Amino acid sequence: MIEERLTLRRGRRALKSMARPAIRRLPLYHNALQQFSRAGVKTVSTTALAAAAGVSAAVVKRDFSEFGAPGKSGVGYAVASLARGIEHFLGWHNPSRAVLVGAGGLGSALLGREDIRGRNIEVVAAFDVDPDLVGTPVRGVMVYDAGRLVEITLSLRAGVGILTVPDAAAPEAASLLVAAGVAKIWSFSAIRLDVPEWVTVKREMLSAGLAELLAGPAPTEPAGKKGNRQRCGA
Amino acid sequence: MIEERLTLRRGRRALKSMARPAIRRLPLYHNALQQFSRAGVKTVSTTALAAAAGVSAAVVKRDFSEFGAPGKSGVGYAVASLARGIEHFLGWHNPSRAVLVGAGGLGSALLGREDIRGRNIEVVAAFDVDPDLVGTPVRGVMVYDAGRLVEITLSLRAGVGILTVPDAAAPEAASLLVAAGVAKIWSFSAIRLDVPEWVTVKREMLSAGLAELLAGPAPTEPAGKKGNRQRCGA
DNA sequence: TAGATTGTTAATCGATTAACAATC
DNA sequence: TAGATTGTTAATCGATTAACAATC
Repeated sequence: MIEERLTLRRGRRALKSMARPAIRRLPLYHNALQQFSRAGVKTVSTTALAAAAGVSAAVVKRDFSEFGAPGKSGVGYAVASLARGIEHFLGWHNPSRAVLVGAGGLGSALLGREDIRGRNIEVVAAFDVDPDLVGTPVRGVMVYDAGRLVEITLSLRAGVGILTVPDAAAPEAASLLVAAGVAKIWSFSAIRLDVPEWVTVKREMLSAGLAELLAGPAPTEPAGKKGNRQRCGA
Repeated sequence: MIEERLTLRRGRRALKSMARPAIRRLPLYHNALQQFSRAGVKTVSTTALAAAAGVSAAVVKRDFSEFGAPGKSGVGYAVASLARGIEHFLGWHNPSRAVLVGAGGLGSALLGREDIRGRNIEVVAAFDVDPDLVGTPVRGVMVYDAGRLVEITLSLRAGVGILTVPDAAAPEAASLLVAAGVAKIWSFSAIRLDVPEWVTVKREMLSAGLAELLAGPAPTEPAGKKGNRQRCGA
């Protein structure tokens, strides 16, 4: 029991056992912590952080407990060190090497985003079939012909693939990534990719968010039960 | 009891009570159905559809039960009519008018995506602060100066806002949308937006997906318990 | 000390799974 | 009829909430 608790609080490895929803919230907390940091705040309570991040205070407590964040009773958490801890856990100090497959609009936009640049991943090469794109760097990343994907990805030892190709091209692109030994694929195609079990695919389903927003329960008529829903959608 | 069941199966309004996760899966099913349709398949079982969509068969059954999809025992579901039903439920035949706030890389990429073009929403105007973008259409949508957001959004009667501005500009942009009467905001900024309770915000947290992919449990060592996890991440 | 806040525990809620009787 | 598959029900699982004793 005590053993387990201790390992949980130590290295990155043991921490991997965090629940998925909790992991997804870490960037949110980090974001809020940076806001506090910019405002000169040194210490925050779960309540304050929860309000800033837009989640419930109970969830923050539970997540931090699981994370092993060192808080002081009656005081709260040290903003700077907690932010540092999250960065470490998420690997921002030691990003994974990644390749971008599909250097079109979405792919290039992703490379430019603050919450992706210089965080978990470092994009070391991009690939596309469009001859107009090949040979010209996109946001500082060289674009190669898709035919060279396996060769170049192997030589650069990239372990992550960002898949931003049209649906029709996704299965082929995924199998090339797999052939290049890529174990983690961040896919922006809604279609299911058939990959070996040592490969993890994270599907980012943009149309699901839109469906939820438009077909989900409207907050205009919350009179159904007691207590309003949270203001901001999760 | 019977009453409730009946209304559930009727108009779009009553169907709104579907669970969020189920709603998010509908585009997935639609996608798989189209693949079957293209292959000339007229009828599918929950098992086949589940495999194609990359979810469990039990979930498909449950979702369809809730959705009120008309299946035939021993046969399955009619591919074409089920796809039509999902389209209707998600409002693809009668899309909401939307404005795009932030006509940069991500905004323009979203407008170009197949799973957004001509589905739930119809983008009727775009806004940006960059003078280079203002005046030039992006993917067929005119870009106006951000200063005219409220005026133009009101006159076009748009009810949905797509927020693809940098984090720093997001709160201001959101309050302009609210001032223009926009009740549904699809935000690609991770920061919490403070909006009145009649406004729904759907935060699309891209960095959460990346965190999950990289810090989540690796599938390489599934020996922990019995039965492997699903191959493809949700 | 008194006040505030942590971190845990137990209770609730919701979603997924699995099994099966009803149906074509 | 026999085989396949639906649609529902009960069981399981996991995540969120709320309450509170321990701690600074």
